[in-house]
Order: sequence, then C-alpha cells, then structure tokens
Amino acid sequence: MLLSKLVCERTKEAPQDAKIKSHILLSRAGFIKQVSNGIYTMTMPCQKMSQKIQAIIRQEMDALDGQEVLFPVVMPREIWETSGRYNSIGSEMVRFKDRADRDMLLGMTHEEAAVHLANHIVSSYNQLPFMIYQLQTKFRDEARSRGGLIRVREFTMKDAYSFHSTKEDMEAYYDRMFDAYYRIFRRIGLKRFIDIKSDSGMMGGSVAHEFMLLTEVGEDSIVLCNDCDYRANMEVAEGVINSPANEIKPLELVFTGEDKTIDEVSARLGISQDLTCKAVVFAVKGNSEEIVIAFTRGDLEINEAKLKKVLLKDIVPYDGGANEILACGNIGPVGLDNKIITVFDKSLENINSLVIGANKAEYHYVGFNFKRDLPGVKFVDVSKTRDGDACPVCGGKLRVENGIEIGNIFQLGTKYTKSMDMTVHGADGGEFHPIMGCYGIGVGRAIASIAQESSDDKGLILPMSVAPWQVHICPLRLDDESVKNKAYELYDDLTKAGVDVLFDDRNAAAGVKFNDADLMGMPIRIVVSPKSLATGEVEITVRATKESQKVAYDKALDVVKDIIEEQMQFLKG
RNA sequence: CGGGGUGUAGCGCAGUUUGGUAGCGCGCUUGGUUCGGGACCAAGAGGCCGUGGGUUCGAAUCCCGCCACUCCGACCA
Repeated sequence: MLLSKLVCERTKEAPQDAKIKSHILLSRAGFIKQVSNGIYTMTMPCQKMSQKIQAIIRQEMDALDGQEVLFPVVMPREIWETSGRYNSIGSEMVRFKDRADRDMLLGMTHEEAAVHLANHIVSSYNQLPFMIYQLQTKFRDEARSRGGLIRVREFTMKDAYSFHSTKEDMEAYYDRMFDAYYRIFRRIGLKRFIDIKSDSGMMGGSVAHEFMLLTEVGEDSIVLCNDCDYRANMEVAEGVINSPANEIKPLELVFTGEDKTIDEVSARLGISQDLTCKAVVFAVKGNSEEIVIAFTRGDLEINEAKLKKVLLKDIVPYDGGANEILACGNIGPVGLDNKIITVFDKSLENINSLVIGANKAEYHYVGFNFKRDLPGVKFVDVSKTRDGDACPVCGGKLRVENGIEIGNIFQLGTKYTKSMDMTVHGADGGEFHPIMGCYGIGVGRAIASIAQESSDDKGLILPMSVAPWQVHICPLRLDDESVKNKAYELYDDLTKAGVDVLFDDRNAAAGVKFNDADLMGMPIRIVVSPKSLATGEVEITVRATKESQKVAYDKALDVVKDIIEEQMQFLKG
C-alpha cells in the first residue's frame, strides 16, 4: 500500500474530546473517524486490523467445530416476542416500522435468531451438539457511548451459540470455549487480561464469565484477591467485612438536630462510621409507591446489582415524595411502615451497639442491637466490596481494579429453547429442550483494547498478528534515483514474499516519515536512504523495542521474516 | 434521563465581555532552496461563524427556539 494514496489523515493534535489513550491514538493515526455519537468509520488500516482479528477468531471458532453463519441485522418483532425480550429490553434496542407498517428492530444480540434457525431443522439428539457463530454488525442505542471504540453504538461482534443434549456436555463445551478465549486474546496481543465470574444480566442463565482487560480507563470494577485466584465483577463480588467489636449498651434516643448524614451524625456523636447504620431508599421500577430501604453499615455503599438479585425486582433510586419518615432524613429500621420492603446487609449483623435513625426529625438512637431490639431479621449481602476487604475464599486482601470487558461467555441453559419452544427427540423417544451456551467478543473493542494497552508517547505499537501491515518502509530522499529504485524493489520483493507492506512514497522530510511510522505503529520499520545504501544496507527497526540493525540489502527479506516469525511465535495461543 | 460545556477553514484554536461584514498555527496547492526525527523562503486556495427566528442602520458577537457533539452521573448483553 502506498501511503500517499491511503485515505487516512494523521494529525499532530488529538480531537478535543478524546480523553483516553486508545481514542486519542486511533484518531490521531487516522484509523477511525467519527460519524455520529458512538458511530465511527474505520479506515483501511483499522479495517485490516479488524479483519486480522476476525481471522484469528474464525480459526479458533472453527477449531471448536463452529459453523459460521450470518444472521440478519434487521429482524421482525415476532421472533423477539417469542422470547419475551421485545418488551423486556428497553430503548437500547432500535425499533422501527417498515413500509408495510410492520414492527422491525435492529439486532443487538442473536439468541432469538439462532434458535429460530435451529428450531425444526434440528429435531434429533443425534444432531447435537453443534455451535453456530457469526461476525456481524450489531447496533445498540447506548444511553451514553464514549471513549472512541471502547463503547460505541454500532460495532462488529463475534457471537456464538451452542446447543447441547445435556448440561454436562454444555459445561464441557463451555470450558473449551473458555480456553479458546484465552488463546484468542493472547494471539491478538493482549497482555493484562483475566477472566472473572459475572452477573448474567439480560442474557439470563446461571454461570457466566467476562474477560476483562485490566486498565485504569475501564468502566467495570473488578475485585481481585492478592493472595489467591479469587476474582469477580463488582456486581457479584463478595467481600468479607469484619465488624468492629464494641460493648452492648442500652438503647437510647439522642438529639442530633440538623445533622442527618453519616458524616455529620458520626462526628456529632463521636462514634466511628462503621458503628452506624445507613439507610438507602429505592423504589421498585415502574411502581414508585413500592419502596425498598436497604440498610448497611455507615461506611459502606449499597451494591444495587446485588440488591436487585435479593429482591428479584428492578429498582431505581427513590426520588423523594410525600412520605414523612423518609423526608425527615433520619431513617432507621425500627417503626417503619410495614408496607416498606427492608433489606439488611450482613455487615450489620454482629455489631453490638449501633447508631440508627429514629425515623423522627432531629433524633437518632444509639446502642441499637439487632438481636435484642429487632429479632428475626435476616441479613444478606448487598454491600459493595471495597479495596482491602477480606477475600471470601482465602481471607487474603482484596483489591479493586478497573477493566474493559473484551468478551463474555454464558451458560444459558434452556431459557431460549424453552421460551421459543425448540424441542428435539431424545434417545428415550421423549422430547427435550436443548441446553444452550452463548459466547461474544467485540472486535472494535478488541482494537481499542490493543491501542489502550500497547503504545508509547510516539504512538501505537501494534502486535505482529493484527497489525494492518507488518512492515513500514520509509525511503529517505526519494529524489535520489538509487534510493527510489532500491526502495521500490524492496517493496516489491517483500510483497511478493507474502509480507504486508506499507510504503511511504511521499517526498517528505525524515522526521515527518518517522513520526507517522511511530504513530501508526507497524511492527517493523525499514529505512532506505543514501546513507544506508552507501554501504549496501537498509536499516530495520522493531517498533516495540526500538532496536535497530543495519542489514545488507539482500538479507533484508530474511531478517524481516525472522522478526515476523519470532514475534508470531511469542503470540501463539 | 439529570447536571455542566462546546459548535468559527480539513484538524487544533483565538475573536463573543464592550455589535462595524473574520484571524492564527498545522495541513493543502504552486515555484525555489533544503533533507536521518514534524525544514525554510515566496506566492496561493479554502469559512452562510451549527441552524431558524428576533433586536439593530449594521450580528460570529445581544435575545429566544431548535439541532449536533461532548464531559460527569444514571443506565448498560
């Protein structure tokens, strides 16, 4: 590829709104151009990178006997109604009408399409197990897209769906997929990624794992143990919170005036925050009359994902209202309207003497003891795990890191085969619903992750396996005939030998060429110049290490091949 | 959805407070000199100042509406 013809504008300055490294570098290198909120055009280098990632994914999926298919982007309402998700998914799914006024939608995931395909075609257990997958555009109308390719509305995704006769078979396949995911991420050059247990969210099902790239710009919080391999998404992470020991005291009403917050009350009473009880008020989504109060220790936060699981209901923050007790701000567990749902975090269970709200303006109780003053309460885990809490497995210290979700796998079970009534005949002559798993990887997010993780102050450092071009030739002084001839000859030779080459055919200053080469991040740079040719050599530099060597012109191809081989070996899954 | 911010040349920005018909840097074009880490000189091209209305002799600038983008939060397979 000739650089002068490449429709890809490199800039010195980052776009005004780009805040994170991957967004800044992919924009500056001209790999992406924004079209609208969360919608990008990928230029040729980015698209080539995407295709190389897709090729790796295909290899791994095919190795698991995957059958590549292509589901439609646009689907009719009906097949999404059979699963119940036409109504359960909110405005992130784009719905529209076609010319005949039929309800249509843009696919944001394809469980329904997968079952629709397999249903009736597959009618015997003899046809199980199988896996179908696709690489295709998804559209999700995110409430808030951000961060360049990290979180977008339109993106390419690999999604795979497997169907099995037994739970054991599905679990065994799930494990193989789990291993394939590790190979894929390693092969595309990611380094700091891990798997974590996750919440299965809108996909339904039980066991699920997310693959996370650990990076400070990640949107998810991940809890990891320093001493064992326990790790989980914040949404489901359990931490062991040890309650401070204090003496049992008599219950006593105390005046606290205008002080309402945990900070104010604990300061006024001279009692540490971990001996107070915090109340957080929610309303059930869609019914603002149905109020939920979650109690936890004053120094902790409520984890809404955990709370939803306990309640089996969707909740939203309570927005005030006419309730007198809630309005006074001093909410406590005693004497509440029994229509209010109360939930108590386990952190409160063993505290002998607590400060609680008195459900009365200007007053709190001190010396509250659950066993004595409100017997029969059940304690559950609804608090956010914090940095430094104890590991639920080994008791070691937990830490919290941020991560980008780069892939996920779910054990779906029969959620979709049941709701869409897919049955097959079993060996015993009966019928059963196949058991499913589903498995996703966002390709654009993988590109962003690579850019995020692999760069320096000059620009991108692309892994050999996914770089759009393996070699970037920078001829200096193209006005010099011998440079021009040798450089083009080298370009030809490398290309004929199957090497992917980007050739900077501009008659630009050395600095300009080097800076563009560094910014775009191809793994190998070759300089051909009057200076190097004087000794019959070219200069070969590895982008990642900055190591540079002078190589005889006719040895260049061999050296390039060796470097490619060496780097690909390193990236082997 | 809530709260902030911004829209002026391909990109990054100034000009808006105090109205007088638009400027800087980068990039682009042409000619010349340079040339191994973003060269220099000279000459150019390029803008309905997001959009609709209003005030005014006159609006990028003041007023009202709308749109887009964006940041923080809510949400998020």
